[in-house]
Amino acid sequence: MRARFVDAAEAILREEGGHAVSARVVAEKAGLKAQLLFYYFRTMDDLLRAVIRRINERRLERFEQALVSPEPLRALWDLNTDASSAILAIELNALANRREAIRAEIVDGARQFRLIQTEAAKRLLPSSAGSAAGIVMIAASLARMLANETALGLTEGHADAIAIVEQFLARPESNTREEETAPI
Amino acid sequence: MRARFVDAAEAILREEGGHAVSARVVAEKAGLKAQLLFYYFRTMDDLLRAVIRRINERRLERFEQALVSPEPLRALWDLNTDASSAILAIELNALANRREAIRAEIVDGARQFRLIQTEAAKRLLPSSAGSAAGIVMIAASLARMLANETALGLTEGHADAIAIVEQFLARPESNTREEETAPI
DNA sequence: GTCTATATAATGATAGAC
DNA sequence: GTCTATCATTATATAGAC
Repeated sequence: MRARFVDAAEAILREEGGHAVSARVVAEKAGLKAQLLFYYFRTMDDLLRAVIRRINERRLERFEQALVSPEPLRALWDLNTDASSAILAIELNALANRREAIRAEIVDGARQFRLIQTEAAKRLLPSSAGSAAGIVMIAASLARMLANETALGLTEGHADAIAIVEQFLARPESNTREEETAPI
Repeated sequence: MRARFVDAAEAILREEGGHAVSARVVAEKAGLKAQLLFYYFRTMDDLLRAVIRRINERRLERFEQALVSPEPLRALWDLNTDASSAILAIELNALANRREAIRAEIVDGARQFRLIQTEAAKRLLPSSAGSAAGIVMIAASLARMLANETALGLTEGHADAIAIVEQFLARPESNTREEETAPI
């Protein structure tokens, strides 16, 4: 039952945005009564915290999968530009901006993801290791903006920005497997 | 009177975010009655459209000023990273995501700003003219993310990302005045 | 655990007097 | 133009029966 509410809330967060995640809407999506929601989760903030925890867990799983793919750097770019992931990241950010009670949960998750992506970038791009954190930030911010603007129908400049990323990904170093650059 | 409501609404949008821009809160900030707001603006969407138009106008003015400064490229970066501007850009984006009625106003303004920034980048960076739109997107997206995360207390990677931008701005070409590179 | 009913606050908006 | 009064809707919850 808890899971059904969390599923519904996450779906609405992805499809409609954080502002649409209300008790009645979530309950309707779950096919349950809104009052039941308050039985399983004392407050809406509790529900949102549960949603955020699950989103963060799944993001880490997908990150680990990307790391062991044939082209890890491209896989990480694809993970960040995936429309649903990027829009979810934006919604979480907006949620953190306006709801103090769940801010820590979101910010801590984002910080953790930033740090492990940076560690991975250092290993995958040894010659740019000193700029790894900056490269991760540039890629993450660009990915989110591309997804958000595309959803709004604004695509001016997108092809150009993607071309720069593709150029970066096509470099020899970017296509080196991790075990070749950082053997055990 | 109209201007007082617009002033108040913009201030709340900057300070509290788009979700806080309600009729009662705006009216209180303006020192007027909420019902008067509906006399001057038929709906809240009308008020928001007026706010957006003024924000877009002022953004264009500040852009023109940046162009004639001694270091136009740095001035443009400063304009985009200014905390209030960057957070306002994020709030407008979030607003466009959830309010169909004002989406066009926001998206059209963003598109216009993207295009003129790209034109300026082409002139200021003739050797990278082909990537100007991409460079503008990267700078704009990074600037917004830096401002938003700083507001949330998340600063991991920021110094690193800023170092990459500073390196770019320190290149000889980046410091060439426009009249030297593109004489009349 | 799940139901009906209800409390309380905020929202966008309107009616009609002055 | 500005006021008081009001409405309909939605929000997060809570009380208490079954």
